[in-house]
Amino acid sequence: MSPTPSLDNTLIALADPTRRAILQRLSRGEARVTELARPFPISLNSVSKHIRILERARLVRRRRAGREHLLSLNAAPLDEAAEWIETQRSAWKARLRALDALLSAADADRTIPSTRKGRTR
Amino acid sequence: MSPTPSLDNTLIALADPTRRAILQRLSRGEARVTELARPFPISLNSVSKHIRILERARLVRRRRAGREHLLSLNAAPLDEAAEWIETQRSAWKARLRALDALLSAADADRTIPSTRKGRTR
DNA sequence: ATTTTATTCACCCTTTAGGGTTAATAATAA
DNA sequence: TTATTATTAACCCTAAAGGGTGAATAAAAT
Repeated sequence: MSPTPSLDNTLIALADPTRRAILQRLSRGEARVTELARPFPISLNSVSKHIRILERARLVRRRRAGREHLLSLNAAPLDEAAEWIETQRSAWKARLRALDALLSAADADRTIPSTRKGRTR
Repeated sequence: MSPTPSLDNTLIALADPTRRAILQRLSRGEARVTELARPFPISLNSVSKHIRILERARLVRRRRAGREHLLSLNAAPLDEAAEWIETQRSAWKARLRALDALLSAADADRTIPSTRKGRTR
């Protein structure tokens, strides 16, 4: 029902340190589930569930080779997330610049009122 | 227990469409809780809870003026999130370039084996 | 054919998210 | 003082996340 389910799923997937670590590992190359699980103190099963959440977000793809499931990255959803964040960042910065300008103008008004042309009221 | 609780909280906060909409609204200027709640079909109470999650992530700051609670943005956590994502993006892209190079080399090997100096096996 | 290995499935448990309603608090307005 | 307004607090409910265990499946090795 969300207007942006894919962005939702991407950000949800990124919002967990175990899953971010899995992604970092995969950026160094394809890996099997067991390999991905090894560094973590949690069960293989839990890691398998984390992977499912990454797959739901399409950040991770699965390729079966015999009994091994080889996981790899897919960057597209990350690009979408980056785009949303960058859009916001520039909007926020613009807002802060505008505030700054207002404050400077008010300050100038108080210190050197003669610089203003119109009526001072 | 997470190694990066603040990044966790930031991404969790961003992973909901209502909260992202609230942030977008705030990028156009400070607002009260009721104003923020107006566009949404959910109760004021639910919006209040969303705001708490945004505050936990320090994406939103609260200033009380009488009975009104004025909310504004704080960009720092968003910068942190952007940084993590950008680091990953470049790592992923580097990985893809490396794969590409490998594939091209293998391809060249097959089509014009004479270009390779060493033993061909 | 049997065993070992890789992975998921089907459960259980606890915490949190996201929604709701009704009460409490705090400040302004009448 | 008494309403009215702005907001949170204290609950309830349901679904999902994140953890676990033990069984099932599927492929490989013996």
